[in-house]
Amino acid sequence: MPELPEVETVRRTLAPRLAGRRVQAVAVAAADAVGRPAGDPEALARGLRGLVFLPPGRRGKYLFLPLAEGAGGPPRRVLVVHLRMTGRLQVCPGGQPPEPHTHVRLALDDGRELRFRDVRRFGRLYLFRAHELGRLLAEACGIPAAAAGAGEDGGRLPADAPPGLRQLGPEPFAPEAEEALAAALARRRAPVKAVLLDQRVLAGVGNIYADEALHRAGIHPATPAAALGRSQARDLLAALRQVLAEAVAAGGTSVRDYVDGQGRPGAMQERLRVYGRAGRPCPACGTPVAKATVAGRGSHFCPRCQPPP
DNA sequence: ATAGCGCCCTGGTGGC
DNA sequence: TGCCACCAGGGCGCTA
Repeated sequence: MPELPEVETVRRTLAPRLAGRRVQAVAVAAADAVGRPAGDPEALARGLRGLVFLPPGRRGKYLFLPLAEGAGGPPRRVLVVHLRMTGRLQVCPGGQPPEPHTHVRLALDDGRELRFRDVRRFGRLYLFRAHELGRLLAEACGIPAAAAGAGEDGGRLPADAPPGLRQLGPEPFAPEAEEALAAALARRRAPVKAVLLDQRVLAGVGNIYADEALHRAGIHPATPAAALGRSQARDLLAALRQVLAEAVAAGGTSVRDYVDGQGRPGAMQERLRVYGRAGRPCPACGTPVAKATVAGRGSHFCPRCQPPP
């Protein structure tokens, strides 16, 4: 399940294969994979054809693929991709028949193809004009908003942009993440796990790393958010940053479908302490890992290291 | 505003 | 062996 570390790994592996490549043709096999403009796959083709990829960026679980008229030019369009559960974005050799569940193919000028595959069809591609993204493009790709043609106010997203994109909280590694998490925890009565999964609070955390961070911080996932003190909020963010950094270094977690931009699995699944390990011993104390539904999600925790509230 | 829940979608799995 | 109910879950829309 691509979360921040997996999307970041896809970004990194895609970067050298994509940057500088010109889009020669676009083939959409499943129209519903195109979230914007919705129901108009031909517009996606028209918007991308002939443009050259700039280095890709990331914001939360969204991958940003900016394109320009020519290499090094200002970004004109941005292909924003959310992989959801089972989406894959890979650069493949061209001339081969597409694998099953290949929904979109971009033919590149080096003979290869950027392919979007998604067994469960939750993932989406969104095409924007660069200026429509404003501040987000700057945050994701390090491109100054001015170069993207954004207005002074950073620009407001178009009405047909995915709602989640307009409300993204700070990146967990951003300095403002500490205040954002502490404030959200203090304000909300929902289980702490629900707050961690809320992309408006912090961007990029999903089920795996929420469970792992809570375990490392010794906090039970069902603990009411507001019951945590300021120092526990700091501990939780420190644990989250630690596990995310470890996961990025390991190339992400491959429990089911996830592979990077070259089709290679990650190695973080070998280092997980609780996620997917129900019934097996907690690496810290040996107590069998428990599993329960919290915030509507399967949640893994150690009953001893993470005492219930 | 917030919390909770059902829905989407398909393949893998576990039970019988 | 075969069948099928069930599970995985991010985001979103709906309800209370």
